[in-house]
Amino acid sequence: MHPKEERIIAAAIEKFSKKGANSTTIQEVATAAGVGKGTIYRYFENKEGLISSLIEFGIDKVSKAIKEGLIGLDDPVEKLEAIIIAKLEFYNQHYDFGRFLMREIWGHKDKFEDHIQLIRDNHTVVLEETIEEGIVAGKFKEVNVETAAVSLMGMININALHWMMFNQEFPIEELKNDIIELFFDGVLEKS
Amino acid sequence: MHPKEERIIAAAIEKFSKKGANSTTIQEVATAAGVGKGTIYRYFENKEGLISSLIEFGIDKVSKAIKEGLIGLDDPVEKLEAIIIAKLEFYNQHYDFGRFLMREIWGHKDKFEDHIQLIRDNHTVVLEETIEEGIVAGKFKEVNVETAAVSLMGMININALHWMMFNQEFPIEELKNDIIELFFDGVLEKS
Amino acid sequence: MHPKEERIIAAAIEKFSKKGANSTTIQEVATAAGVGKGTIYRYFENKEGLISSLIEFGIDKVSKAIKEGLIGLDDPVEKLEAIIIAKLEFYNQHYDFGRFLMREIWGHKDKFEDHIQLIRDNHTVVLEETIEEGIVAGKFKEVNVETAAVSLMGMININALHWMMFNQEFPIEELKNDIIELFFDGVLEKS
Amino acid sequence: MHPKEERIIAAAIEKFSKKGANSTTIQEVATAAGVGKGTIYRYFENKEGLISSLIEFGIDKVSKAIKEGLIGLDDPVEKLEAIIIAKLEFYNQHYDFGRFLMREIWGHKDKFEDHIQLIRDNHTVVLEETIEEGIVAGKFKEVNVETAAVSLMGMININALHWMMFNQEFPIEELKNDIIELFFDGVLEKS
DNA sequence: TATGAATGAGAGTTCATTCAT
DNA sequence: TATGAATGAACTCTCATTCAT
Repeated sequence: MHPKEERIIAAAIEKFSKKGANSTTIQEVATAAGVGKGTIYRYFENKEGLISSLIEFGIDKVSKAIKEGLIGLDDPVEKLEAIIIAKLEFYNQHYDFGRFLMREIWGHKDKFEDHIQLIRDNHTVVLEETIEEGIVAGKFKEVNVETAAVSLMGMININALHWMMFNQEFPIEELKNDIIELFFDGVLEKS
Repeated sequence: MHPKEERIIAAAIEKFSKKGANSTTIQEVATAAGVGKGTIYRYFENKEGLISSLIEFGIDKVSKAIKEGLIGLDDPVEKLEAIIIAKLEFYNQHYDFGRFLMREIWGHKDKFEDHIQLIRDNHTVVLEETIEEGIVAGKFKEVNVETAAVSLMGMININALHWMMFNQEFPIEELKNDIIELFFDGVLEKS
Repeated sequence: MHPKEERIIAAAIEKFSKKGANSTTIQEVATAAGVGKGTIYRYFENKEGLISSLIEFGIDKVSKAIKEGLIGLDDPVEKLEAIIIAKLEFYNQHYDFGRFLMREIWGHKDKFEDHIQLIRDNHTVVLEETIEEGIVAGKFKEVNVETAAVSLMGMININALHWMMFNQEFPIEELKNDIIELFFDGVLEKS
Repeated sequence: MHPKEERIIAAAIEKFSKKGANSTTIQEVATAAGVGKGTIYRYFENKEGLISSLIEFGIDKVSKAIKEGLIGLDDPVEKLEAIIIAKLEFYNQHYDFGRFLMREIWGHKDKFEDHIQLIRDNHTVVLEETIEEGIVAGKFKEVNVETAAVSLMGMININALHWMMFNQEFPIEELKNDIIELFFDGVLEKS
């Protein structure tokens, strides 16, 4: 990636996340990136394209964090833990960007399907595979893998966002443990 | 609520949901509502205010559906089931509006906190109370109530959205059962 | 025609004729017309549409001048004289507008055919009919009517433009007589 | 002329004629010419200058065609015929370029006078001289030479353009004969 | 109370031109 | 000499908002 493209992406993340893509002008991004307005149009087709690129960039970033977290792990339980931590940490470190992603992913009618697919391919599938492994290994029940994966994703995402709204601190370790416990054991008291 | 206000709200939901609030002009809403452009400004301060009203309207709608579903129920387990069904049905019937809510809630910096608070007060709290009841009744484990409630909300929402993306059918009953099973029992195989 | 539309047309003729449509901004036209920029877009689809309207307006204006000049005339020779005078006078009074027309008619690919057709229907056909009448009356030779009409039009237009370039005065009467003589008698010395 | 300059001129004629100078970017011309954008600015001061050069190039081309057609001719009548044919053939072969010339000549305020003068010096004057010769030789009547020359030019140009608009075929020979007949003899039936 | 014509700030986008390489 | 990445002035067009009717 061209260094100027990188600077534009960084500046756009910074600005779009703070004020929303909609309320941010191309000029603001350009200024923040230290380039001319026209330069942005050399690297991105238009504003829409810039937004799309950011979304893809974000999805990719999370993907990579997840993959890194998984290195050297074999046990499905440990792997799920690693994924949860990776995602919580991402949201913890990139609160505004996370909010930007939440907002924009739902907003671009035509690219929408592409992005959802990208999330599926990059985020959901890892969870599905890991859960599948657990089932095969006899560690997990024979649950509906897809629903389980999506559910876990929902637990992680919404918890992360929720904590970021209502609390100053973001106790990753504790939150992870609670989610793990819930996802693994459920809420029912076993008699 | 004045009948004209109602027509404006209905028209705005219809239009904003289809194309996004941003890409919809006040004129379009006015035309769809069968009123003059100026009339909208009689009932709503400005476009932002209209969007806010829609969000509040949506949150309220879900709230009411939940409350209705809870009528006559006492058992925490049954109550959670009822909530899950109420929310799944809402998303099933109002796909576009759901997407609109997902998008716009994250987008309005100043009103943002208000809306999140509203969701908390109207949606999360019911879950928390119900889970709390279950714990008190000795049916649920002593989990972190807040995390459990938010997790369940995440499971429901993201599953609903996920199904709407990737599938034609939306098997509410089955999905509800899977979520219930997961939330109550977890994925771990009990030896 | 709405009075505001008229003011915009007048202002656009004024501005476009002076500087060329291309070098004139919509803002300039708006200011000259004493209306807001947006108002222009209420009456004309876009700048292109405004230019087209002006062209049509111009063609129509000449048409009307010709028709007025023909009132009460029967003799083909007199009618041709009247047409020549009407056109020369139009160019004499609207030099800049004439130049604008000359320029813009050739310039708008898609509307081009429409405008040429309009000129044909409004300007050329009158000449053709009159020449035809003269032939039928036995006053004119059996020339190719179309070529004769177009030729006369060329003589008038280019002479008018030529005089406007290189001379201060525009001796309509004399020019008309010269054109009439040429068109009626040709240049050859009859032995 | 440097070969690169020639390629730029050829490319510019090609592009400007098709889409209009205004709607053609320097980049398009550069690409079509197979040179870099900057190179154009080595040979032409700016876009305006390039357009001017093309106009001059076009006027010159017609001039040369006329001069070639006149080689070996002495009789004024034959000479006029040759000029008519040369111009008709030019328009026939370079329809788009002809349209470009018609359009751009009227459009550049400052250079405008220069170009008109150039046309006068290169095109009109030949006609004037030839007509003058004819008068001196007693073959033509003592018409106003300037008006006669300009008239003939108008007849040729507008007929050429007219035919190109409304007909597929362009019968040069026939058109030439009609114009010659008109210009020499006029339309009046001699008793 | 209801309207929609009028407005103009403001945004995205283009592209002629420059200049470091 | 030739290039094309970078620039930013300038343009068209949109649309939320106002206000006279």
